[in-house]
Amino acid sequence: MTQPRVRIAPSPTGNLHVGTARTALFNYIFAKKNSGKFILRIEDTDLERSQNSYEQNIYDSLKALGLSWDEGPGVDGKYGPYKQSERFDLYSKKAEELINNGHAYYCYCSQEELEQEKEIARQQKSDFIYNRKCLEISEEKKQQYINEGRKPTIRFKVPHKELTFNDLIRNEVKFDTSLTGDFVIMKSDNTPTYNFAVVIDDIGMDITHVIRGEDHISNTPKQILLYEALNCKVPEFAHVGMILATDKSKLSKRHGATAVSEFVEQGYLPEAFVNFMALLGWSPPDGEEIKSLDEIIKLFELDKISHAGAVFDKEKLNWINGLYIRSLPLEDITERCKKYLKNYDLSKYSDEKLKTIISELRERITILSEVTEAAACFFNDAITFSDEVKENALTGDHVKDVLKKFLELTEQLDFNNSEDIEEKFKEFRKSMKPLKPKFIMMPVRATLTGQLHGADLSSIIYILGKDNVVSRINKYLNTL
RNA sequence: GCCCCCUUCGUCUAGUGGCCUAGGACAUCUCCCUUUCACGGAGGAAACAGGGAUUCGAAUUCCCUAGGGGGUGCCA
Repeated sequence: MTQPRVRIAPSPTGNLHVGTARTALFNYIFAKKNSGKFILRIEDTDLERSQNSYEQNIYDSLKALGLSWDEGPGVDGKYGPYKQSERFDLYSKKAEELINNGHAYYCYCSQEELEQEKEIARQQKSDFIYNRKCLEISEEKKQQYINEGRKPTIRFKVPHKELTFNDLIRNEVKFDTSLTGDFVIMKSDNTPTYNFAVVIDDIGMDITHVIRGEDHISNTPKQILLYEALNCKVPEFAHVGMILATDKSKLSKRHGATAVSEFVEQGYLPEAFVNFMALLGWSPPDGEEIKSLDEIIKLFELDKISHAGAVFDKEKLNWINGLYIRSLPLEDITERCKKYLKNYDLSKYSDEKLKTIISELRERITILSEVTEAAACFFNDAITFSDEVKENALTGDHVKDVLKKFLELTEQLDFNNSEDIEEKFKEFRKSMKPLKPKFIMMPVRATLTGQLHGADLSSIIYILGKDNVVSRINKYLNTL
């Protein structure tokens, strides 16, 4: 294959959607795998709905995921500009060209007239197909419309025929183009419609493979017709299944987070997220699901992508994310956790101890933001006890005795040596026999952390240090 | 309505005519590890949408039906 050129073409009418992100991923992988180029194009022809903040979000999210583009906004190439709003001249020029060689024509029908015809079609339960009223309009009539101040659209004259294209994922797909009406390519405000702009840009940017969501299958024949009318080489098409919500419908806002940035914000690691997205519709031939982007690129085959839509399975995402949290270098994870520990006084602990804290907590969180709550007992000195904790850990005659003896033990511990703590604590438990371990550990844990569950107790003691441990125990004893 | 796409455990999927008594992963259940919660380890339950046809033989090929999704815009 000669250097393929692929693109992701989001429109900035919302934050980067996970579906778009996955399509971007597949395009990126395909480009890297075949030493091609991955291009980003912003489709902001809908000036009403496009927003700069969304555009920025698209850039940030793509970068966060590690999907950097070879050409696009901020990375100039010879095919720019890469924002459709900066390419408007081009579209009208091409549209004119189509008019001149008979492939397109001006349409003066008003929106109201069209709406009426659509209504009739609806009532007859048939498809609305534009009736070509303006195809052969008299000069007179035309002049009349112009005098009325009507602004025309430009419609593409759809050639009627059987059209077949070979989808790289689905193989042969057939359409009867007589069923599609002459669609608008230039709106009356002289901006291009989606179907026209994509084709002009994909041609202009030498796009060789169009890899996109299956919601675009029915646009494909229209686009192919345009390529043919323009006398340009039709690219290869590959339509990937969509990402679905748990109820199998299109994943949307009402299902919760849909933007990549929301997931990143919550503490999903970009590496894990990418890994997860790749698994939606694709599976590694060796069955080993946890893979870096580089490994995925090596094994990826476009025609192995599944045809069907895939439910966004958050449980699995959580599992993968937890796995990455536990397996990435501790320094790295510690650094990334800091964002979620902003409200705590981190200077309370040395860097080493902070790492120890994270090494304990990373075992039991699935997303980074959970570290805030999990770390609370190390930073908040005021420990409170819920009824549940009181009932399950701090009730019984043994409690006071255990805590007092534990206090004595703290005098013998080397608080700079976690192993020493672990060792002596073990002996302490033995010395308290026949009292069951549970009745020793739970009062200490509860007093120290206010929790029933959590990190390894001797680690907690080591992390807190002597002063904290002693004061917390005393504080509680004084309330008895 | 019409057009197009899709259909294997709850979920993501492997499977391209015999290797399938359908494999893996997540979730779930049981057990082990263990002072708790996790982590980790072992094991279990769980699916070829339905019906025809082709074939010695079908999850795999063809047809029909059903279900789901998408499109049917001067949105992208």
